[in-house]
Amino acid sequence: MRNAEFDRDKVLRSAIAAFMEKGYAKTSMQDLTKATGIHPGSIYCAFSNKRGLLLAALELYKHDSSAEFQSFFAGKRPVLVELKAYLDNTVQECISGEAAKACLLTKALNEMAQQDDEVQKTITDNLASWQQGLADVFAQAQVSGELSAKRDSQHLARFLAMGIYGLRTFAHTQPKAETLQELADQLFEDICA
Amino acid sequence: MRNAEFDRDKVLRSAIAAFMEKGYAKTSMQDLTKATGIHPGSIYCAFSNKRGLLLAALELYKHDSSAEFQSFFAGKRPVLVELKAYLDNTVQECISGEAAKACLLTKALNEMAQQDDEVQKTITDNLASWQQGLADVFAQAQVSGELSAKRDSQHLARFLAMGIYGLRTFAHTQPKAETLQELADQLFEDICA
DNA sequence: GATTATCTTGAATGGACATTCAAGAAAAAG
DNA sequence: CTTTTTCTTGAATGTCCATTCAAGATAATC
Repeated sequence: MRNAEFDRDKVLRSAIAAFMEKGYAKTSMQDLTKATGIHPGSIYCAFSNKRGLLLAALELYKHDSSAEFQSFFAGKRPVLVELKAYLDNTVQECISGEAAKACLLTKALNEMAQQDDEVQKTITDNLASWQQGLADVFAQAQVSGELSAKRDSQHLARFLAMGIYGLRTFAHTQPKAETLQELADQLFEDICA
Repeated sequence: MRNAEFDRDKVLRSAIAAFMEKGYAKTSMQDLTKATGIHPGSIYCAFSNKRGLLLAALELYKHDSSAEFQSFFAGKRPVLVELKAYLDNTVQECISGEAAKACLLTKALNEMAQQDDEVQKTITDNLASWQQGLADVFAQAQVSGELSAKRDSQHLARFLAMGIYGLRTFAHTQPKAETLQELADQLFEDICA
């Protein structure tokens, strides 16, 4: 018997980084072997195939980004202040690093749309629950009186989700910190004012 | 001697459709042969290679979408009315057809970012001139008094560009006409009010 | 330390792909 | 109608890729 094995989450996070840099199709198993440090056989043993690795990576990504989301909206400050910090962080993500201008979800969604139903469903489900998280934030802000209740919280969440998707794509065209921050600020203002 | 040849633009438009449906990497030469109706040899003769075909396709796409843009802003109606019609048309693009929820530019940009400098530059140049077109529209609206001059026309154009990018990605997650139209209307309102 | 069960390795496999090219087809010129 | 020139064809080529698997390595158990 034997129980030692590679660290599954570590491998998956390396895979996520590789997929985000090159996209799914262009990331070869050789790239993945290099990135994760484990060999083809082990990958196939653990995840069935390349697609299985992507699905597992999406699962972990969901977990990680959900935890990150929670940490931003821990309720220690006024909700709108937390939201502003969340947006500022998104801007930083767009600037820093050469790779991660899109999150894995939006990047993979753009690539796989109308190609692989299961992958697409996994991604859209993740994005839907993220959007619902935003809606909850707005609802909370409306209850606490920080935010006018004139606009529906679901509506606000959709608009912000759209804005963040757009910000990520925009970052590919003009990755200038000042410009992106200005856009994020405008978005915040349009939603909260 | 001989002069008969395939219709270059027709071939390129078929290639555009194929690239938009599957993405660049996943569109094989076999797919392109089927889509365009011409054989590998002819493609290589005319465009050097698959990448050359993409570059030529981007060139034609620029021409076509620029012409479409001009037709929307012909100056026959108040600028803001024309802008509204343009946005409504974008919403329709997002709904209709299974393929074209992203334009070729944003789709290819998401796929090729940090991969191929020349392709990326071609795309970002195209998008920059589109954005400048939007800025001109806003400037015009401000001169005619239709639009408040409080916000810089360049700033407004950046914000609208971001919104349209976001709308296209959002359409992948929830391709519902009503929702998309609502988002587009909100975008229009935030910019023009 | 020997045995057993499991995990890891990486070369081997078969298929799919972009690209090439020689043979064939078609138009113009004589 | 024949020749010449150019274009088109699609099978052949070599490369790269995802996937497999048998041999080797490693840990637990006796």
